[in-house]
Amino acid sequence: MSVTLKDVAQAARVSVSTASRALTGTGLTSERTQQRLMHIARELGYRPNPIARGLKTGQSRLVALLVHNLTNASFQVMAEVVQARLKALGYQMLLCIGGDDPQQESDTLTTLVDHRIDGLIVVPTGKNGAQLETLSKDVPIVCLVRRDDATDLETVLADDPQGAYLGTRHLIELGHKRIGLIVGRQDTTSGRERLSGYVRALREAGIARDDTLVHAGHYVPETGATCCRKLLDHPRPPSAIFVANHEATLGVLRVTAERNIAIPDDLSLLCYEDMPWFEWHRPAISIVDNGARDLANLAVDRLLHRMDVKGNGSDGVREYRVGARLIQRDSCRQIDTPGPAKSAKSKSPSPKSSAAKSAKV
Amino acid sequence: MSVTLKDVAQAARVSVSTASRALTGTGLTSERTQQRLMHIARELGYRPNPIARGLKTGQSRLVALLVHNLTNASFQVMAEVVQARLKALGYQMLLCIGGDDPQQESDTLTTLVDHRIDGLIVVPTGKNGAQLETLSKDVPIVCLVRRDDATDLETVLADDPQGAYLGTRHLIELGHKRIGLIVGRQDTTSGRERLSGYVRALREAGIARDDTLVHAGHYVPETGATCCRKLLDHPRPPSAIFVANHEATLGVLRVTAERNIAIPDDLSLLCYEDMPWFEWHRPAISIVDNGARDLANLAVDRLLHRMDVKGNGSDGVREYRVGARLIQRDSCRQIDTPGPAKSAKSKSPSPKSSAAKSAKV
DNA sequence: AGCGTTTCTGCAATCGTTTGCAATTTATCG
DNA sequence: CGATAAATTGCAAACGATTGCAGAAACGCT
Repeated sequence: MSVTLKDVAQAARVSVSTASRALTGTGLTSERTQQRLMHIARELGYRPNPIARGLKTGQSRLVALLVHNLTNASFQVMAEVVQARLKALGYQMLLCIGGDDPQQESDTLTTLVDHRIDGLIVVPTGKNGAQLETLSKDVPIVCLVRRDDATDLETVLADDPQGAYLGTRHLIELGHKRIGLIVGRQDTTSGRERLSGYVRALREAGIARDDTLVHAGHYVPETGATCCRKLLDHPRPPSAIFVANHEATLGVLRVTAERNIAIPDDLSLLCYEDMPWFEWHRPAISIVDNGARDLANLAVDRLLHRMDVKGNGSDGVREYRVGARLIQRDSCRQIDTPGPAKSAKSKSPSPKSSAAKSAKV
Repeated sequence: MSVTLKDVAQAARVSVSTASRALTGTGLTSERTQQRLMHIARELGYRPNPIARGLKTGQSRLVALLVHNLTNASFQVMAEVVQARLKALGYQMLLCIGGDDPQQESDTLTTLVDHRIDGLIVVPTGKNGAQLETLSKDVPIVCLVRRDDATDLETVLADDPQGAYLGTRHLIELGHKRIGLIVGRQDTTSGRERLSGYVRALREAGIARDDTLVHAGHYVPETGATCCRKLLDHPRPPSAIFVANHEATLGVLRVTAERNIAIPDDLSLLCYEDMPWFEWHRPAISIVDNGARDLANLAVDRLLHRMDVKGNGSDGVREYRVGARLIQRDSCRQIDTPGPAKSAKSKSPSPKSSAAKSAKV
């Protein structure tokens, strides 16, 4: 159907091997024939067949990204970043959706290696450590966002302790002393780490920790709603709530709206992870940005590095942390001074203005 | 490295060809040897190499989905649906992001055919008709959501005229006579079609069309904000706004919040396309659902059909329309009867309750 | 037993590349 | 100019599967 290397070789009256060498630029052909062949190849519209090449070289120029879903905004930007980076290097991204389900993850992993992918970036469920470990013998693997403790794979993580610390400290600096926390399940790393950052900030500020202000649960809107109600019904309710996940934020917003609680006047709200509409919400929602973009970029960097260094040479470093940063918008206010919220000054929440206000760790 | 067909054959003391035939189940081997080989293959952990197979058969078991981005909620669910369906059939999905940019689309398309994908579902930019047409000689292609007028490729479209009609009629039935419309650019099919549905509903109801209530623009939040302001500043402002795109919705929500306009009491709001948080917003936002899930499923169906029928046999049908449906939530109210909004009864907007209320076309 | 069928198996070619090795050409230098 | 080294080139064997063709085995039948 399409034009093959043989066609090119014939047209140029050389052997297939010469053609191959000329076009792949091994430097083993004379300048002249190389030029000539490249010209003819272009003329004929020759495009090498990656499958045939893959069979011989064992490479596919395919890199897979395995994430839990696409509804999570972080995963979206990660997917976009990874795709863009890889494409620029002549790789195609194979995007797989594992649904955070170990069985699916396992299945997908085997198909992927079957397809002889050249690299893999995976957000592990944590239940297939052994398999990942085995696969990493064949294929460079980088873990993203989550660590699989059963492996010692290179892992790119968000700095959750730092992010939660930053956020909590911000609220404390605004004068808040009773800060509610809605956080993920404590059997997940991120859940634990975000809690620890919160605790550290309180301790540093000399504020006694009150566990009745801390609620943990799944990252779903319902959790946010339930926990929010509990916090609001507390005998001494918090003046600020830190929602350590954007899904839960939905529930919190709904409950506060239902009860006519004005943000930030009656209650300050700070969230973790950005969503495109946070900026357009009224009030615009302040967040701790986990740096999805940076995470994805770093993961790609590390993967490319591993793919270069054949034999999967390691650098010793096994874990990378990407700094979180605070993006102040309009949902948190100074609590000492009654009056207009301190940080609610921006009229139009253009990306520019919020970027200017954001503080790098 | 991994175990090959040859290894299996050797272990079973048969030739590679017999092994191949037994394992692919061509029915050309005796029952006994087939069983024996399958057993040995399993024992050895043999997994066929898709690359080698692909070289011979010209197939890759790879199907590509080319969309504009992943921030659009419709594309997210489409990607998830397509991935799930294909995986069940032993295909891998290659997700590509074209950014609605003709150049990128063109590049991506060539790499994809290079990789000998078995099928392609594409949301076309509309600028690469010729190329698509050519490729469709080699690979089954189905267009999704957008039509490329330069081709006569099979296309799965949302029924935008019907959706806009449905939405507008709903508002009219609630007693609205002045209905603002914020719609997409009129050089896009969807922009034109949604406008036409709106117009038809008005005409059927005998309501005079007032073009000062209609604003067209790009599908971005800023457009929504600007158009919304114009509508509100109108000498005879509308009692309802139909926002024909979810991105623009963000802008509208912000402006109404800024001006303290209560929804639905002061203004009814109806949007096009769902977003996960619409249901959690206060008030929950009523929408016209374009049926992203159905669209994706149908596109997969059509693609599979084309992939089965070798030689790309066509059925004559070139265009499929997937019905839109109205999902009533809490953002539109009856306008004649002052008092509580008619359609704002559901306390907790669980998926169940809204599904129960939704009307299929 | 002999013969024709049918069923099963193996040989070998093939898909489009890459690559080790040997053969050929070209350049270099005394 | 001839010998030797260096630069090019071609031959042929891979990579791991599938498949047409022909030979072998098994079967039924007279």
